[in-house]
Amino acid sequence: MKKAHQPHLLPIFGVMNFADELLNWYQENKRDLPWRHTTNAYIIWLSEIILQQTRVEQGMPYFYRFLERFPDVSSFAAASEDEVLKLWQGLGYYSRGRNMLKTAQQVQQEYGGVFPTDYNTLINLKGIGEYTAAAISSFSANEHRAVVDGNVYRVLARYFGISEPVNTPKAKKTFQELADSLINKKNPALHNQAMMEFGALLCKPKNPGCGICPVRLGCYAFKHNATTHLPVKLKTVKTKERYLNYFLVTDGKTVLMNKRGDDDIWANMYDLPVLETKGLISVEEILNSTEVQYAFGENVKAEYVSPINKHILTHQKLFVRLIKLSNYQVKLEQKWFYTGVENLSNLALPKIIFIFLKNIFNL
DNA sequence: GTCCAGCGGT
DNA sequence: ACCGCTGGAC
Repeated sequence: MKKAHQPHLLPIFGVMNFADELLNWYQENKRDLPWRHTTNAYIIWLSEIILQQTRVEQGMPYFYRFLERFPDVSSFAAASEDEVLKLWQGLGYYSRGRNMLKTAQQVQQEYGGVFPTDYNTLINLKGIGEYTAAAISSFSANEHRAVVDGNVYRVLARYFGISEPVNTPKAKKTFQELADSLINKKNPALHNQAMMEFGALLCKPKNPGCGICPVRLGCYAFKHNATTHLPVKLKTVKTKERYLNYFLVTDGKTVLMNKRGDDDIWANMYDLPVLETKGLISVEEILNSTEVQYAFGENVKAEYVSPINKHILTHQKLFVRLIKLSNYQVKLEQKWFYTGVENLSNLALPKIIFIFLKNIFNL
């Protein structure tokens, strides 16, 4: 899709440099994304937080949902955490949603509802780190701050042949400095978009499009056939295994729910009463445990037991099972409450809990 | 099934 | 240095 009015980037003589080539490539190949049509810092912030650790296709519906519900900072600042988490349900990394609310409230109170556009102010807001501050300040105010996200790491590591592991503090500095040295000061917004879009669409992690790459002749990885080895990443930390046994207490009209604390995964979201065990133990042992006997009475029975579901988090592998109870006498704990089945769709539920409840109640 | 991509907070 | 989610690719 050619643009009608393309800037003249191609010098008449000589060769374009790396950054100019990518800029040229971007004009020809960029996706038409809704947040690329605005310099409104609030809308750009919304899109950037949603897109952190998230693919465009997955984030897109959330972007529209949030923008419709919260057309400006003020409306966002007035929301409840429950509502924000509910809107965020299914996106993962829920602290992003909780931090957004804090930031919206801070912007409303301290900046009169005007979303900041300068890096130094942005970097102090909750949920905005170096990448996002650079993105918002360049896209909304054309500050020349180079964005360094996963795409940029990959593009730079390959093109310049940097074999230093990218996930170290030292590398972070190296790549930021290199990215800053490349930035187009006349058009930092376009430059940043180009770097990331190039990484996302052409210089992909697997099967990069080297055959049609505009900068392959200058690319270290292409020259040395090393795209599969760059960038280098240090091995990730091992994950721990957890065994969660969830209890379904329902009469078909109401369900016994649990509100989670803020010191564990899925902070402040809703799930079901749960018994965590050290390993995989039998349902009989679970029902005979002191905790279950105390909470649900001595005659409690398992009416149905689901298969064990594996659910993978960043640093945890969860083995999750749902046990539908009968013959129970509930001793209500502090974080427990009954809710109507029709209200389940108002509660922010972790994916695995949502799947359980969806299958049972046809949500 | 397993692997992997993708930033910020503490 | 360690922690947090999900979906798509293979």
